[in-house]
Amino acid sequence: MIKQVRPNYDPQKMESEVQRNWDSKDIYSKTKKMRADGPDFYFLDGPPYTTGSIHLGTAMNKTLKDMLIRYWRMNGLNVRDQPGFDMHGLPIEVQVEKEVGVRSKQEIEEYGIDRFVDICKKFAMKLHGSMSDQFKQLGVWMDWDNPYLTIKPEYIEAAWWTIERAHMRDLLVSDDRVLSWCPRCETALAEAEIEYWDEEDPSIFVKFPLSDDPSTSLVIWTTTPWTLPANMAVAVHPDLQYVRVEMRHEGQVESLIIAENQMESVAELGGFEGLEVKDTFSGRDLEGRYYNPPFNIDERHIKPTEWTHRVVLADYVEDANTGIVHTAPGHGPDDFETGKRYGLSPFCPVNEAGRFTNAVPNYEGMKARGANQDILNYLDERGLLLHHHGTDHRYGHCWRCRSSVIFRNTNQWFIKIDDLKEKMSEEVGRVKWSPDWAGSSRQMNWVDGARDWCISRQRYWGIPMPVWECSCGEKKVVGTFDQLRDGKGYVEGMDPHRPWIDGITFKCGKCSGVMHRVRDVLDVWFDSGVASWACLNYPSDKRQFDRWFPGRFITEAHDQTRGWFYSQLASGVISFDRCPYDEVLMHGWMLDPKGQKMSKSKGNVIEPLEVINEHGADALRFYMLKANAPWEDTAFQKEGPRNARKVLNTLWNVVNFASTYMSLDSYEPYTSTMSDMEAHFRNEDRWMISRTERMRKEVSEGIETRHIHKAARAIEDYILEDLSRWYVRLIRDRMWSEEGDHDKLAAYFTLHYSIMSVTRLLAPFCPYITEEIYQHMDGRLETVHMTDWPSFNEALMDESLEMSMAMVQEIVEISASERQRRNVKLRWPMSRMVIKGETELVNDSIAVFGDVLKQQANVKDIGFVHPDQEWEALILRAIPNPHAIGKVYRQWSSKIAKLLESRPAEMVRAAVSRGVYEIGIEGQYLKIEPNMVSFSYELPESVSATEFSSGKLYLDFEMTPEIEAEGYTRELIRRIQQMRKDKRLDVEEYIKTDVSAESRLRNYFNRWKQHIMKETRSRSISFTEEPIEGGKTWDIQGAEVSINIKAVQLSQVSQAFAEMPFLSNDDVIALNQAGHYEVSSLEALSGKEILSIPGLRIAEAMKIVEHLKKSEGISVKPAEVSKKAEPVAKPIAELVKGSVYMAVNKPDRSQELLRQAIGSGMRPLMITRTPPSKLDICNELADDCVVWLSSISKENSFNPRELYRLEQLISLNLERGNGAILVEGLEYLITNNDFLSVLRVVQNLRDQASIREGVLIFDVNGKALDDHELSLLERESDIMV
RNA sequence: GGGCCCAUGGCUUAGAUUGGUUAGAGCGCCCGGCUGAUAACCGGGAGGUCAUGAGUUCAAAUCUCAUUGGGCCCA
Repeated sequence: MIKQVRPNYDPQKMESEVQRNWDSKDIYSKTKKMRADGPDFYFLDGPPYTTGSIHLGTAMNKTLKDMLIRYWRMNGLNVRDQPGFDMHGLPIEVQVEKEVGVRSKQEIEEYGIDRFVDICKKFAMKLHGSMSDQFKQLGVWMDWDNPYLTIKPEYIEAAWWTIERAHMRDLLVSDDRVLSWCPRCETALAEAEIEYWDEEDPSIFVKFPLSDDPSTSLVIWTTTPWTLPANMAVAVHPDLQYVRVEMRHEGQVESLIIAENQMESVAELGGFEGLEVKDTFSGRDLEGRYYNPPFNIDERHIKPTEWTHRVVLADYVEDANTGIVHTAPGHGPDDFETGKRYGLSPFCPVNEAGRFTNAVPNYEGMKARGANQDILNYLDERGLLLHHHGTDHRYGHCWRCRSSVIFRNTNQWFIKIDDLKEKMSEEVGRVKWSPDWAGSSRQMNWVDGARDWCISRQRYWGIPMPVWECSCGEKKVVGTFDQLRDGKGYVEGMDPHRPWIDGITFKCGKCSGVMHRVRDVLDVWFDSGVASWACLNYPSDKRQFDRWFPGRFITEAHDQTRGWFYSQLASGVISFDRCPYDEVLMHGWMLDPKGQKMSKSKGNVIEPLEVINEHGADALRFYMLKANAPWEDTAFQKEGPRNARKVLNTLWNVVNFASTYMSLDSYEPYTSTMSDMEAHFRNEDRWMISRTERMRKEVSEGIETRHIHKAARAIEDYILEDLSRWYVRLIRDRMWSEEGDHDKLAAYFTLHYSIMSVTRLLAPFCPYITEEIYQHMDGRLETVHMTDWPSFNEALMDESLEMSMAMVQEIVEISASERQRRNVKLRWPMSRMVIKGETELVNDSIAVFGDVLKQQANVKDIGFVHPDQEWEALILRAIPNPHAIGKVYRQWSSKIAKLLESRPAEMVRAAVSRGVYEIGIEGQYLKIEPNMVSFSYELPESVSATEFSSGKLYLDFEMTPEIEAEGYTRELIRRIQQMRKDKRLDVEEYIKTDVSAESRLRNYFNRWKQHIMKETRSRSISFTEEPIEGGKTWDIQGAEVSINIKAVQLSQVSQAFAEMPFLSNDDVIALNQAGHYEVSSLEALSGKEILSIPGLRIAEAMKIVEHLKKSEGISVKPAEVSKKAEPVAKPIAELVKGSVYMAVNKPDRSQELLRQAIGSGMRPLMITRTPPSKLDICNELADDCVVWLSSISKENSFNPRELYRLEQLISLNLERGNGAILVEGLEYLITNNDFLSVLRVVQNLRDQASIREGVLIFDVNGKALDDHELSLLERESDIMV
């Protein structure tokens, strides 16, 4: 059953109601259960870091996922939709540190690791709960009651198992490396945990004097003065050219070694005036030179090796700055590598907290970077600082605490990547990536450049490294909890986190010593990397794993190239030699409106919940999905959700419209099928279905190719353009019709089909509004999300129909714009429109929707012109060329000119072009040469000529009393409607209407009285001249009209039919519904028509008929019968061919003439305004020889207003030769057009008749014409009858 | 510095595979219309060096190269 939706789209209220309904009826679980037997589909959720609140990025991410999951479900798949949360790691530790008021690792340990970790755990659980709630509000249907959490024991076990796998494959190593280090968090950081932004550092040029020639210095460049105490060497590029150059400054001479192509810039920076190159050498030549380092090393801490404080070679050295690079192997990854090659110590005099140790007594206890200035001063004092300035450069920061990171040499655990690379690349190639380049270039490049993965962190809240070490060097890697049972201190069911796990020890298998766990925890990227099997509880639960693994689909943002896409890939290859996912959709980021990254510090964060509260989750979701291709970043615009909401609002309005009428009629949508309705469809219904089908196809294809935005845009266009702006507009009148005919049902069926199609297609995008619509318009299943995805049927698509409609739409638009130009409102009918398509096909296609065009353009009549012809109303004018004529026929030239102008130009042109046109003057035939006359088309003033894409278009805005009447009537109706609305009258309510207007308008209104009453539901209406008390006065096109309306009760209504007291209220309602509000309107009906008024009882109908007969007898006067007979004219002896006969009020005579012509073998054509059935002569003629002038559209009838077509018809007849044409009712043509036009037609036809030797008989009612008009007509005739 | 991506009116964007009408929309602005879907809706107008420069071609927003700017990732 169809239920009416509430009139206004109120997303906040509606969404929370829908949500409540889902919850209370457990709709989500039921929907999943319904698809439980479908093919399994393993979707894997990338776990967001548990921050407690979602941001637009996570909202986008989950929306995309939810949309696809719903789509797959509708396609019958049993989708695994477990959400995940990434809950370990520094961010939570940092927050907890703040909460409990500790600031360093030492303080944490004093506070108690157990207490600290407990709080971390509670914190994470709380945050995860509130995030789930927010996702639910966003409309995301995932298994919120059963998420995978990286802190759960089974999950941790899966991570351990993977570490064990790495160990078994000899991929797990511990090693000294120089790594990024957060001095505040006192832990190593992976690349993925570092954020970069610009920071200012000193850019310094320092002299390192050569040991064997202290007057000459190597000039090194660095931005990290604090690493100079750890200097072990300087590096030069082996192939770069270096020079020893003497520079002068205030009388002093400096001898420096620098890269050749840098000497000018260094000289400038150092403020030197002259420079003189003394030596040139390659970098290779410099290798091994000793220099005096700025700081001497205390040998208690580190012993010099062979290459300490010498020049070394490295090919990463660039010819920038000085071309000589200070090298501190303990403070830089590159330096470390170089140091390794030369056997240099990775000396690192900076401790875990980032402070200098006592190895550098001058600065002991100072923060590393904090010592920069002191070091500069120190260098300056010793005359070693050649130059320094500040420079901005990208500097790394801890992803959570934002401290500047430093490089330190430490011992860490790694997974060796080199051995895995080949397989990883192969797997990247196997996975399906959207867009393609996300895999083929981006991910591939990342894997190519990947280094060993440092998985250890020196923190507390994380998955403990499952590695136990003995002082003898023996290692034990634990892969399952089971293996813990062998350890000392194991308690069944214990929390595997720190510090409890640290209490477990093993006996060393080698030396029987005690093995302690390595105190490190795992990199959180390792946590999420194992998600695809950890969430299946592998290895403890193998059945689930066998059923689901590997993942079919993941989608995350592009930053995950180095993150989750990679960590999963690496873990997967370690564990299973394969990538654990088959398809990736890489999506973009939500940026701020200016395209900048949103960040709290910039203050440009837009909260998704605020957007949801303002416009609803559906609007936010729809905007995010349609705004851009998924893989592109979206600069979030505030207007975005607002516009999306407008689209949804439009859909809502359509549904409101549909549901209002359908529920009123108790329409049952599924009682008939498409094929049942086929016979009743109008072309516009077929068009709508074709559009619908095409949209279904586009949406499916969009989603399948992951062009989600295209799918969303196809839906949007369909809702706005096809459904709301066009189809609903076309069917309004059909919906309004009160009888339940097939035509209305066809519109209902089509509208319902369209709404349900778009609702189901939109369901994955906007789960709330579509649910609400579904429940009101269908509701056969418990939720729209249980319905099947709409397939598409190519057979229902009709491209030519769509093209036809497109042309009609275009023409409607053009006519609207032409109306605007001419200032003619849509309410005022256009008298006619003529279309000249560039091909016949165009005309035919448009004709398919002739009625639509008529209605939508509000045009009375539509005509078509063959592409090769011109519209007859375009008056072809012959323009005589007096000069040319005068040359040949001097004395007649003005006469010829006049004749040329007056004759049918079409004919003149045809004849002249054939070279056979002659004019008879004073007994002579004068030949007209082509140069004597030219031709041009002229438009009647009321006509606008325009073009549309496939042809020409003429719009005739001629104003006639009929059109004026209709226009004013519609203006009046509109104002009455407005007043109804202002008075908040119910749609069903009846009114009594009084209108005061000038007499011209009253006349017009009277003509349309019934219509006005019906449209406005007026029980009675009066038109007066007197001003109306309490009425509202309107200005209608400059005329003052005042209107008063009053709601009336039904009892008052029946007063209109008081003279028929036998009618019950129901009878009156039936009469009203049939459009009869007073007795007079019934008088026009036949008895049969009255009997067939729906809802009127038969007995009462008969009584009405009786009643009307009686009153007719009284009121209608018998018609006056004219006894005056026309004098019978004498027969004309002989018909003169090529003549025009004119008869005034002598129909019998004219008909006699026609008979005579027939008798002499001529081809007759009879044009009459009398119904042919009432004329004897017509019975004697073949059907196609009779034309009935009438505005009633019947076969063989001819609208008297179509004068030019009539002329053409007659011309054609004459052209065929031997034609005899009788035209009756010339006066009728004159009243319907105007005298001069008719006169011109008569003149033109006369010429034709004379040329073709035809006979033309005109019969005119002289009383209808002025004397002078009559005499003008007589002048055009050859013979008066 | 390297890899990938992006650049079209004030803003957001269509124009993808396959170069081919007058570069099409929406928002905003101005003007008008409509009014029983109505806190809606429709039409018109102004507004474009298609980032810049070169090349290929009969033809380039589209293909190529370079440059500039932006995003992501890395060094």
